[in-house]
Amino acid sequence: QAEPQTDAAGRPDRYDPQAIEQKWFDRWAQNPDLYKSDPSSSTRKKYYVLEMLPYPSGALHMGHVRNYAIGDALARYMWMQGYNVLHPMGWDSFGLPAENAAIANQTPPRDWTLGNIAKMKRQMNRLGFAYDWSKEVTTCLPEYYRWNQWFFLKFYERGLAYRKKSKVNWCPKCATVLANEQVLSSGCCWRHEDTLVEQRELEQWFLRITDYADELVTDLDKLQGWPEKVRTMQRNWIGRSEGALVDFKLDGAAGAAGDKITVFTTRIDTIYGATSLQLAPEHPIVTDLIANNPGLLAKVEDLMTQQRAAKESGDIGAIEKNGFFTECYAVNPFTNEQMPIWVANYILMDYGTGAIMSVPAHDERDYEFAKKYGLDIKVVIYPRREGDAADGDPNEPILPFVEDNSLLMNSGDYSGLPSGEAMTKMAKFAEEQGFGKATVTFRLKDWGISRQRYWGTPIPMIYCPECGIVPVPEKDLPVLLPENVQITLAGGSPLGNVPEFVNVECPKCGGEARRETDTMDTFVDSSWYFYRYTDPTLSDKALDSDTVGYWFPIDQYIGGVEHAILHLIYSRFWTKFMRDIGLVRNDEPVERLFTQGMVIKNGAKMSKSLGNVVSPDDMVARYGADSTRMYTLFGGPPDQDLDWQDAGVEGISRFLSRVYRFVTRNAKPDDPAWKAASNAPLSPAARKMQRKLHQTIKRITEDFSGRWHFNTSIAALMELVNEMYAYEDSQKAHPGKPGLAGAPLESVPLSLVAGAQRRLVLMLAPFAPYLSAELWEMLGETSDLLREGWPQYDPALTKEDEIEYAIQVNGKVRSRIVVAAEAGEEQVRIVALADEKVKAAIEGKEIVKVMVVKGRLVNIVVK
RNA sequence: GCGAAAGUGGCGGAAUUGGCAGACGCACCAGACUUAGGAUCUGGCGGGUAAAACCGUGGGGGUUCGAGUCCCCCCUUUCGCACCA
Repeated sequence: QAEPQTDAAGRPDRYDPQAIEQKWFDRWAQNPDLYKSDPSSSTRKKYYVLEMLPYPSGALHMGHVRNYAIGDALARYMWMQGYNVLHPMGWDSFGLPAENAAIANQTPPRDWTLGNIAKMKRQMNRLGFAYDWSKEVTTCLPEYYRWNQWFFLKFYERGLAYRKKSKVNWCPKCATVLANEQVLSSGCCWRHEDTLVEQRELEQWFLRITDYADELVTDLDKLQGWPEKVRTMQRNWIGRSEGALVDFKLDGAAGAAGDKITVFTTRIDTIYGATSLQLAPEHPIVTDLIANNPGLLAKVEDLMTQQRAAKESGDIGAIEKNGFFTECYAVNPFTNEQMPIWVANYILMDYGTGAIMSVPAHDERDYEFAKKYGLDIKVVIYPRREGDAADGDPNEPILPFVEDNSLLMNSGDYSGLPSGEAMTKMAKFAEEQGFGKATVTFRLKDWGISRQRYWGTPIPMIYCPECGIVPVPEKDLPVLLPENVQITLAGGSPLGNVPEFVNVECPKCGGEARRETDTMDTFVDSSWYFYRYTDPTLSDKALDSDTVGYWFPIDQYIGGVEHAILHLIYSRFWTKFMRDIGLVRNDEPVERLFTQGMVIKNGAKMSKSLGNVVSPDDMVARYGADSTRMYTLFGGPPDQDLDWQDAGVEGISRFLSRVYRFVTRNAKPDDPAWKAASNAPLSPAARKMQRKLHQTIKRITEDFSGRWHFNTSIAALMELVNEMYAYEDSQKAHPGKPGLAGAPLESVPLSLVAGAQRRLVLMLAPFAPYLSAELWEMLGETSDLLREGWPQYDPALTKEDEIEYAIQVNGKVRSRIVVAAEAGEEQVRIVALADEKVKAAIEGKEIVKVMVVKGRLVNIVVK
């Protein structure tokens, strides 16, 4: 490549992103407060824009770049709109990869993690993201995680943290607990591919998120700024289901085994149609029921295995229904009929009560099961035809008939009632008689937060042989994570092997006690980090309520849809808890949520194994940060997946070159005409450019106001620049026959060009911060670009000269014509007419009325 | 199986409300400037035709003067959920 030439003013005539970006990178590095938000005492309107914080794996990937490019563009735009913007960044820095790296490289997790953070922070700065680094939060540091511990104590105080036995994945060869992602799809250990992972029961800590299940569902309706998709996913996940609990007394010999089986049903109205009970294989009463029948034990085991296999393959919906009769009976409290008790593989222990009443006539699954095993089928609901009398002859239903709001038959006193009414009355009756009640069940389970890991927040609890479970007193926080811990695969939690950590004085009695050696799930860290951003330096409290009150709720949260369920439900739960202990005043943390699409290549997710990873560093080195981040916005709408194409980045780079060249050539801030107002009449080309300018401002402003289709924003900028080139070309002696680099503008009002360039650079600022800073300076501006106001447009100048009209003949719109008219002009001239028949119909006729429709269309009425 | 979103040139994608389909970019072609071009500028670029006509937004119907857009049926893809009682 030839050396860049310089123009008359000594400026390089070629866009050199590396030189420009280095210059501004160095300059910005001088000022750490560049993007600092004003304090919460500010009288300006606040805007809190947040991107999901990364796990410091060691390097940013393109998905990060896209996520942060979206947030950064928005933050910069809101700055220019005059808002007091909070735009922070931090590190979700506890977690398993640090331990794996520690084992692989013999580096302590802390060193590895902090080293990665330094690397990634450098990358972010190189990409020019405008973060307020004075608000940085690093979750693996005691200044942060001590508040995780403090929150845990608050949960414990209120009975919302409790211990119970729960299953974990256990590899017998590693002799340790495995995370779900360490279990292969074959059900084997990731390190020992021949070793089946076992399920072991361990005592674990849980947070009672189910106490908030109802509110978490109801408040979804408030989240109008969230994608409907995410709200639906959360609704499904929480799985609220209204129904009733009904006790069935055990009958005869089985009565000795216990006294009743409680079932959960959403269709208590069908209880007269129940013909058997079905139990989950894991239901505790099963062993009692078959105590006299040891041969059945193997069958139970069998059903359990089938169910587990189906669950693991993720295909439980397709499991072949199997079961067996326990030879015991229970009594239907409504009919007093004897009901055989079965065990079936399609009944789940962890939903409802693990027992159901089987109503084959009115449930597809029960129907299928009953058909297979020849169980009784009793119809109690008949569809009512349109026009049937309430007590008229109902129709024989096609089974299974699962609809409600139908006529209830063969149901004792309830016969003739519609389902809804029967449900209420039956539940009420059951409650009066003491064998049942209306209830609400959730699919959501309590949040198990214990992890048998080293690199996490120590759970601040102590086990004393005398006093039992004793919380660490608040004054003793933080419980520091010990350093120099040998991380191996053997044994349970690594902290258990650190005597200085484990052995502790009981805070109550002073006797010898043991610390909890489990650490917290990292979802705890990410459930409230965005509150800490408002003031991460506080050392005596987790957060300041007034500061939080100013900034919250988060105006815009941006991240991957993969966090739509867990992270966002935990965060909402945490917020509600914080509200209940008087820490914050908002019910929900996030006002608006945006889920961006993935960055893929050749139709597949970027991954090392596929070898289709595009490294942001490479792209920055080749094209510069501006082009790299701008392409992530230009390649497609941000909410859809982006198919990465290197040539696309090149296109953006070319566009920025065009901008650079135009501004370089035509910036003459020292020329008196530069800032002089001009009333010279505009040439058609100048008019066109001016119109395009105002249209572009309008379009981008509208894109920023919620649609966020930055791909079209950037396309609009390109159109504007193309128009500026066309304008420049029109000024030449021989238009269309340019020289090498186009001639500078001579014979036009310079101020028009100056204004257009100025606004172009302002609009470029959210997308390409480096280049816009460089050009801003070139235009002779000394102000801070971010504090400049966003450009305004003149609506009158956004209208096209060509306006479409439609023709109305005899009161009916018949066709569309295009007429040329200046905006506001009263006379119209027909330019083109699509339909020859219509043309003939109106030709020569007098136009009676011209009518504007939808601002664009005009109906013309002829005589 | 249920639910949601989507299907437009060689490619990524425009068309916010029913109104010129294919903006913008990539790739490609031609020209200009060039010692040179992987730089730059100008023009072309859905199919079809000499040029028109004509045909074109997954397929089939419909509403409308007019449909990528609205309605009905079907196909395909992606995502989410799933014997949830």
